[in-house]
Amino acid sequence: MIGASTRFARNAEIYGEDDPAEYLYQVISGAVRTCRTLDDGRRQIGSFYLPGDIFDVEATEVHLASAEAIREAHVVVAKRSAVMARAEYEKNFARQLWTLAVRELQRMHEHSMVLMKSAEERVAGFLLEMAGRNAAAQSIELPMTRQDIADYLGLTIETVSRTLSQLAQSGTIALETSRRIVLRNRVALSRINA
Amino acid sequence: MIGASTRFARNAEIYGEDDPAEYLYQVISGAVRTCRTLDDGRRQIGSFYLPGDIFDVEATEVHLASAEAIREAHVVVAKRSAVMARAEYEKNFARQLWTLAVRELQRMHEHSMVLMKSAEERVAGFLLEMAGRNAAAQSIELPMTRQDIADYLGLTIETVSRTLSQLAQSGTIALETSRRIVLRNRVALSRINA
DNA sequence: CGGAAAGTTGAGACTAATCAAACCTAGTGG
DNA sequence: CCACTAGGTTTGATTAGTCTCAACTTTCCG
Repeated sequence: MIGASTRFARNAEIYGEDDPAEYLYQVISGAVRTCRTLDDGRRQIGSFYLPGDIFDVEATEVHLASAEAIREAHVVVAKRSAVMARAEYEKNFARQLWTLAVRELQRMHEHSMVLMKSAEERVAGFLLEMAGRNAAAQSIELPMTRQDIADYLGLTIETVSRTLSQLAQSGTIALETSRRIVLRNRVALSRINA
Repeated sequence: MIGASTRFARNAEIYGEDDPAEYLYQVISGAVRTCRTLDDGRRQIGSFYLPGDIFDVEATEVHLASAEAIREAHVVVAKRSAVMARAEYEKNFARQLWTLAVRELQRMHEHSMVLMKSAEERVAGFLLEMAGRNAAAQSIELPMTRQDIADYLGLTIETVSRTLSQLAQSGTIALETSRRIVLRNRVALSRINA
């Protein structure tokens, strides 16, 4: 990706809702969330982006959600116009962009299924999704707070915390620290996930 | 749109999940829903399409959800390849397609907000969304069953029915018949919608 | 060491789900 | 024309699951 790496402080806004979408982004370090907030403070997190992830590929002319650094993050930025110009004559590049957009759509679709899931199913699904980032590792490092997870899953922090405790209790996972989780039994998690 | 009008019986499948996406569709009469179903029977409806609506514009190579006729429906079908070919040289046509895809993305985004909403907010939002189809009319005709609405909003039919009854009770809406609803107070509905 | 932010745990309240029954409405056939 | 049926809808009583409120613990950092 072209462009210099920009540093964003924890909770800094990378772009805002309704802002024009002029760039593509790639996370170098740290983590990013996209979200929309209601007047009364309720927040819906749309997705999380970890190092390596390219985001805002599927952007419309104006952003439908804002993006924020979950913690200090370095992000590479590329001008949309430049990227599109390159895609114009380099077919393979265009195809890669398309693949990223499709993956994002799939993720959104999958995420929309949480509506009909119980708290336990939502949390199990979340852990599997995060583990899917680097499938080999048996433990995952969560860069986001319980509040972020809760707002992603449509639960409260207490319910997220309790559900994780229960999963640990049953031996399905282990909480090394609150942010580092070992998946002891992925089959069980998948079964819970429905 | 090019292509002949096809008739689909109530509950007939227009395309299935994982099927290759070869066509674009436009509803002529009747109504269509897209959905995904889990093994245990739980169903998530992604969207509803009414007469005039063009759907499957945002499709990926393989369908992420199936589409079914809510009731007898006539649908015009156009080959994707033909549509794309035309978009290739007719810039205005391409722009229209893009607009449709963007609208669909916006709708999905808006729909993802139900996660953090109460039953009342979900139902109010649903009514406003349906009313938005033809903004002028003060009453709306719902082609879908309560079960469809419930599966769209992540509620049960009982909760949907009860919530509608409460809204009628408070004078915000009137239930002419179970399928025909008069919006007596859109401002109140918007306020509820948050 | 002290303070703030994040996370966990518990008790009780409340919302929506579940289970069950009754009610419509449209269509069918005697 | 009316009884009968089936699918859809409404309503009631009870239960289950998640939220709320509150206290406490842990972790992180200056």
